[in-house]
Amino acid sequence: MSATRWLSDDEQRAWRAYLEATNLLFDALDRQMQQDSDMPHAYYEILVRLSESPERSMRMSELAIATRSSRSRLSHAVARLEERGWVERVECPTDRRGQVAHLTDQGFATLAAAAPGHVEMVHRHVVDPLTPEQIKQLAEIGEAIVAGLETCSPDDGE
Amino acid sequence: MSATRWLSDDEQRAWRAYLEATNLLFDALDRQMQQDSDMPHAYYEILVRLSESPERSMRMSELAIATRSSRSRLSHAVARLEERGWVERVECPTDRRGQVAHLTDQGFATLAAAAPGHVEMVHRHVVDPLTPEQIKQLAEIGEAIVAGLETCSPDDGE
DNA sequence: TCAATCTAGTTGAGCCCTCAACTGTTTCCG
DNA sequence: CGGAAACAGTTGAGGGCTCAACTAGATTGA
Repeated sequence: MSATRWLSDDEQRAWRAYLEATNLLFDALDRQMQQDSDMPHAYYEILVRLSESPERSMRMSELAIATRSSRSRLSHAVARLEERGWVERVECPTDRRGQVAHLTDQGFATLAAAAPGHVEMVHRHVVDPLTPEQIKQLAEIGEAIVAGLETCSPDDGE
Repeated sequence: MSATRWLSDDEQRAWRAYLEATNLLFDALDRQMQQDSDMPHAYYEILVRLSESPERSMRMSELAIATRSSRSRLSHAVARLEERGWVERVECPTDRRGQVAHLTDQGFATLAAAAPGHVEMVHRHVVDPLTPEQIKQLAEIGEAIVAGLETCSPDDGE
């Protein structure tokens, strides 16, 4: 138990600006994706990952790690995506416990239709307001924060 | 309808790093706050705003604007906070439609107890991994993004 | 004055997420 | 081999959020 390290004015300012920007931005992204493509932004990310994977398929646990989501969250999400016919679960041939999530053609088409609107949002609300210099800085800042967090994820059973 | 402006490699890298950092960070903050103080991070923000306001009170709509949340969200949130005895609703003397949210002593005590753990998280996962230079950059980036978004909020009836 | 309109805030259904508990499978190792 | 532990994934309850619909008070203007 040690004395609390409070934030300096600069740190406070940065943290609040970051928090505010992120809340506004993520809300806007979610709203856009929900309206235009009837899914939350997190589901879009799942489809993106699958689309970039060989065979458009991934083991559930790999996919959970790739999307930084808990197994439980992913399981619920894939169930929803399967209902819509965008993803299907396939039994894993090498491990009978395992499931492989596979992006269907319909899912791919949905993703392709959703992408332009989403990218446009990112462009308008992130790329455009920032200078190329700031884009670079943002990448480095993000990576530094990820590196500092990497060791403490959630994931149901940990 | 014009051609999609896709993201360059640098822009892609920045966006993904930011997204990943933010998802991890916000999950971690929420988890910490939930475990240590039995509330989501968003509720903590509400208590903070109230604590900084004169009389520890704010009209519901001001509070909604200050916390960047929809009226509906705030209404649900304050209902929860009231159940716990941390906030109370008071009728507004000048407008009979209005409600004033007031942070109770118990709410203030809860906030005071929650603050050190929260600040420590922010320190460890945001301030520590970044250089003072990057803290400054983050503030400017956040502010630029907020400025670009300011004009398009949600808020139930808009 | 009084109806139309706007504003403040609430409500409930439905969706997503978390947490903890659970099933079934594989691995480890004595 | 065979039991314990680890692993893969699912499930359901409970809570927070969004959206649309709603109540009720304030404002506006003919």
